[in-house]
Amino acid sequence: MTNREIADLFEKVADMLAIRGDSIHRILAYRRAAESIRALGRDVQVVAQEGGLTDIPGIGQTLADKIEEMLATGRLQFYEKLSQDVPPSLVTLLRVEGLGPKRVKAVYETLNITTLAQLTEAARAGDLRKLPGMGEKSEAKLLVAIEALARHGDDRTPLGDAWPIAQAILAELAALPGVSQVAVGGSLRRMRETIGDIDLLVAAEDAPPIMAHFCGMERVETVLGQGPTKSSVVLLNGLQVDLRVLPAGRWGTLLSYFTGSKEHNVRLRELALKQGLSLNEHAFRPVGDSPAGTPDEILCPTEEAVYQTLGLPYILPTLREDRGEIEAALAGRLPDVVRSSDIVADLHMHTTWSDGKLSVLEMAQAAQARGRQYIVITDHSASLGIANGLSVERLRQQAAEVRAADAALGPDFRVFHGTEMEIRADGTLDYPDEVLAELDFVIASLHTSLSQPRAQVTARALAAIDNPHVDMLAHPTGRLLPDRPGADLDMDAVLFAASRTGTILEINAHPRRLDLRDSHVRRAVDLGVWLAINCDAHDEADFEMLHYGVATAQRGWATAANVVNTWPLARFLAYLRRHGPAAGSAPLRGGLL
DNA sequence: TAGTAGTGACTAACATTTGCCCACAAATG
Repeated sequence: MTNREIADLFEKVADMLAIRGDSIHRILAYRRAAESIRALGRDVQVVAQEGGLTDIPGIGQTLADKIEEMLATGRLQFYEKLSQDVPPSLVTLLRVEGLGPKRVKAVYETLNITTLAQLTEAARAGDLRKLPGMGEKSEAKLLVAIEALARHGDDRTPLGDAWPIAQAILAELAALPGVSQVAVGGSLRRMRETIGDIDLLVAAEDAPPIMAHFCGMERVETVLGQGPTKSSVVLLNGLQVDLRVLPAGRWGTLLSYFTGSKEHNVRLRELALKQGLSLNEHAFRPVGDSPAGTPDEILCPTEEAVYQTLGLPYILPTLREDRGEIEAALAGRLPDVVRSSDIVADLHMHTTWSDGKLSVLEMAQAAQARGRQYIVITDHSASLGIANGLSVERLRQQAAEVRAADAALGPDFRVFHGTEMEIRADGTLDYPDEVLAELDFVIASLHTSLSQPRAQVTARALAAIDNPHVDMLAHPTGRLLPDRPGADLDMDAVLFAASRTGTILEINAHPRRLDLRDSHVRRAVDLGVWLAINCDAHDEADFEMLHYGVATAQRGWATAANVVNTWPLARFLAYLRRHGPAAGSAPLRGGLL
């Protein structure tokens, strides 16, 4: 079983335990384990073979045994036994807005409902209103929620889809009278690769008019709730948007609370309690008996003030996942993660020679206009026919055009000639070594036959990494958010190989890719693998996607020192010289410079 | 259930808002 399957099953068990009414700690243990495995960045199977399962945070002997069982048999007896108590189909009922574990338990035990269809039927028949704590209104609301679920599902939305929508709504709210600040919060501010809903924050003294405007926006389909500080709506496209409004003096605590993650917030509030303070979105407040003269609340107009009050350095939103950032902050070892302003080059882009929209010169000018100092033109290779990949002959013709563009733009901006070369289905590369030797920079990519078995597709990636001409592996897994999972690569093997050869692994900034993903970046950083954050631009506007890639790098705790396209030109050239065809005798570079 | 202290027991995740029914469940980070 894969990491994902194991995490999903633990999550399902947690839901079933919640419905059964088990101890909250037992439920949390399963949820924590699921989250831990999702964030692992390594193959659980490999970790199990090394005997390191209990080293994973939140995994003790009991859960380690269960993981071993799943890996060995593909099944989990505990789950099967639990299924006799709690039909697994009940878990799907939890997806209905307004149905939690208690109500699911109630409809199961009193009406023997186990499926969404039965629930709908019961609601239409007016059976639900008879349950304690339910009435006609709840029943009607559930029917609407079931319909909404059928229409839009509850899938997560790719970051790149949600971001522009959030910005548009924010701009609308920012223009309202009395609004002093606006911001996105939640997983969107933390730049997770997919988001569940959009969280927006507004600072204003008088909230009701803002709430009224928000709930009345043209793009709103349903208003889920509207209160004096908090409102929730569903947009016509099915996205849920939550808004919180508080006075500007409380902006820091509000921003901190609404940015999350929930787990990070809990940790902050625990720290506050240890100092005798309770922390909520409004302020810090002393708990219990406090000495005379203590103010009854401490306001934080900025997030920096929140962390300062807790005795912590500021923690960037992209790090707030309770994946060790609190401990690192307490120990003064928070990584100084890479920023967009550190990026001086882009090593991966396309032109009209293959499937890009602009000429070599136009792309170079677009990159220069955005502050890049050097770039590599990397069009597709021959076998990617659908993208008009370049034959050897056309590749050589292109070299002249690249040199001309390089000359035209003067000594302060450099244009290099490269390729994004196919790794063919049989593991061979699309250009022979003597052609690769003519290029300044060589990218290898998997675009086809991504569904090959793990061993086979991993062997292809490793073959590319081991070729001394190959400088970088682009978007390593080839995944496309939200649906195409990408190749089932043995990432540990890929990362070790890249570390050994000094081959760069790309963090592709396109919001459909974000590949390497954050958890693999974290592992790459641990192993000293070189990274590059590239836009894979096919057009001028694509250079604006950089911040998605930078955020992904941050989420993996990468610093500028890990990312080669933060390097000044001279260092990049030195890297190319040592990684060129004569690199067989060069010293190992991964993490050593 | 995990983690810790110590080999069986004990503790452990915060703090709010909203809506609907009439005290609580659900949802939010």
